[in-house]
Amino acid sequence: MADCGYWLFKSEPSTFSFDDLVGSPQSTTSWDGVRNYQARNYLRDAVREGDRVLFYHSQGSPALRKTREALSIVGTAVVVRSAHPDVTAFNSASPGFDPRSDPTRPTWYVVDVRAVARLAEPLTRQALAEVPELRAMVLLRKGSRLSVQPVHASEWEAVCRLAHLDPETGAPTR
DNA sequence: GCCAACGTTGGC
DNA sequence: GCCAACGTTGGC
Repeated sequence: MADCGYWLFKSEPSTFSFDDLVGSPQSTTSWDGVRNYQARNYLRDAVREGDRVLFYHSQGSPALRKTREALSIVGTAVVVRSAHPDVTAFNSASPGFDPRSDPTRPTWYVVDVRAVARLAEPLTRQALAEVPELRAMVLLRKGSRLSVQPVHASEWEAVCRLAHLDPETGAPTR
């Protein structure tokens, strides 16, 4: 097993979808806009280059109801750069602008992630909830709003098994 | 430091 | 659309 950490990153597909990640230069983006301190702490202090990421599509707005991939893990990614300041917090034109974040002492951080693979079929929240090994997943906790969540190695392995992914890389095995 | 009010998230 | 859960704000 690879010596790395595992995470789940949550995003509303209307804001930033797995397709958006795949379509980014080098299939890579800075995971910006996190404005929650617990999620920030994970990004800044715990997420490391080489860590594996499950990409989850949440459903904030009713317009997404019918979206096939809403409420599902839709892909995997890998962290290619550890924490550095979230510059969108310094930009008054950005929706993530936070006047209290001082460039000399930033409040908010990003990590860079690169898409690894799209799942052959989205793994729905409903399907995940039926798997005994995933009972303790942060994602499935009632009221959990964390957009950056730690994933246990055993949970990562269970998801890889369900989605026919190589647990070493998160890429498809077939 | 307490806590009520408020805003947001996100599943249903 | 509804609303429970959660985080933040601000008066005291």
